[in-house]
Amino acid sequence: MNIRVRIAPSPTGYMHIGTLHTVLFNYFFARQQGGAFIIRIEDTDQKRFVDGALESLLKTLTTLGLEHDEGPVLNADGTLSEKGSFGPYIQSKRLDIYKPYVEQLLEKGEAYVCFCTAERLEEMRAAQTAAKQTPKYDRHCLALSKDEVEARKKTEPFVIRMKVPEGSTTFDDAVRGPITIKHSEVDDQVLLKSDGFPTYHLAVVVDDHLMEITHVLRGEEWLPSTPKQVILCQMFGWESPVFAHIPLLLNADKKKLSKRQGDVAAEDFLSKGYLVDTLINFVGTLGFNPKSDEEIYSKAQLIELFDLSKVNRSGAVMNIEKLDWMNHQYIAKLDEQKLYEAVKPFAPEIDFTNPIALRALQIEKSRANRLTDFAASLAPYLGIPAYVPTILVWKKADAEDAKKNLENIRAILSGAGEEAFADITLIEGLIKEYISTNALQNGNVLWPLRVALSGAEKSASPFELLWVLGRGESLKRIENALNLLA
RNA sequence: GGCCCUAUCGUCUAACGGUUAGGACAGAGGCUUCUCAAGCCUUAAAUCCGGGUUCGAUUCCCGGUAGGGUCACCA
Repeated sequence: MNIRVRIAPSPTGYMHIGTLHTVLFNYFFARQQGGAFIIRIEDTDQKRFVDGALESLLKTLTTLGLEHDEGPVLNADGTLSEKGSFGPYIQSKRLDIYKPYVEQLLEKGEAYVCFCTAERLEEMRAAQTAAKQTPKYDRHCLALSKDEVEARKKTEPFVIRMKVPEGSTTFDDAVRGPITIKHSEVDDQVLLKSDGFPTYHLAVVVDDHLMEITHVLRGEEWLPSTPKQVILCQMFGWESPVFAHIPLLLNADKKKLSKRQGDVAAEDFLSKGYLVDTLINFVGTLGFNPKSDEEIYSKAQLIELFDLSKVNRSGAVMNIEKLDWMNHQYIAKLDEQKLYEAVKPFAPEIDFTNPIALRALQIEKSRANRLTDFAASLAPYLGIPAYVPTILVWKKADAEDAKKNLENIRAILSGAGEEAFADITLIEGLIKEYISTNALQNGNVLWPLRVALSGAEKSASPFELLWVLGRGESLKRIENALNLLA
């Protein structure tokens, strides 16, 4: 069987991290099975439509490196087109496709016209709720005669509802096993709205059939409405796709992740300085675990290891500390060029034409959790911060000692060539030699030297600083420290 | 409230019905060390409760409890 999966984001203008979670599972599954990964836009609610949202979604997908096989495409010149032979992939452009299917159900008596106003429905639900019943359409319009329906259709707005039959529906969820729901629990869902647009439930069933979708991987919130779609499939005589309801992403309070509780867009995480690889690794292993003790997985590994039977059933809270830790792992693995490219947009103030900045990047990456950390950690390399001279003094020594050692080191470094600074082990050898010859403790020399070079009590090692700053800048900073001590 | 789903350290998770219930993040302590990171080592921390099936339940079944989801002309 040719596996075909689709994701169906609604155009809200950004990619919710929960959407990314679902996208990832679909993507992994499709790629592993050698199937098609399809993007279909579910924009049947005109009220929800946000201008430019589709472009933004496609851009994010590209940034994340999650290429799709079919669906809308954003061209280099900013225009939109499509690829794939099952289009159009935007539901608002498929309105005419849905109509005949609704007619078909109407003819078979499996759907009916309903003229109930919003007010009446509201009153009905209020009464049902007051009577402690589950709100459900009371089939008020089912009894209408054919003639009356035809007459009123000419003047009144109407919707088409599905007539849910007696009985119950069981479907076999690929992660949760068989699930049965009695039809007495299923509402007579509106299929066609009064504005002529289909509802999600109709559109998704028709499109999944026409686009030959074989597997539907989606969030758990869809579980209760799945019978509606299965029933529709049965009415049309179609086979249901395989459903796999994946666990929800939760807030720290275990509630479904919501916009109110901080940034929840994938784009937000990117702009906070998390790497794409981190995001894919982290979000892709929430509710899914390849069953090993490893924590770090590349996209390629996740594609290889993905297994629906290993998807968890309970919701997962995002642990931001772990995200930071993971991002740190990925940053530390970045080579010189990749690190530079990644950091650059996050540190616009830093002059990377200065080789000191490039070298500092290498040293500071072991301290960074996010790309945004570099703007601050690199700054002291490019301009010595002001500091009070007292911090030049090691806790086990005095100012006199600091001054003497700095003077001696200055002399040694002045005698060393540029090439000594270009090699950390070489420059370290020079300093260490001075320490041992004079029977000093490391702190007597390294502390004041390090503070002189960094201007801070906490920093990288003096050897790393010398390597980063180079001969000229290093000597300048030592000179500056000696002036402060004088 | 009805229905549905779920339940292992604080969090993410592992454990063909037989393990001292494992790993990771965060925490604590230590090593290293001129400081801060990084790294390494050690440590504390969990099977929701009650029944049943079984020689033996984290695991299978039932009940309870708790949490979540969902009950629109939104997806």
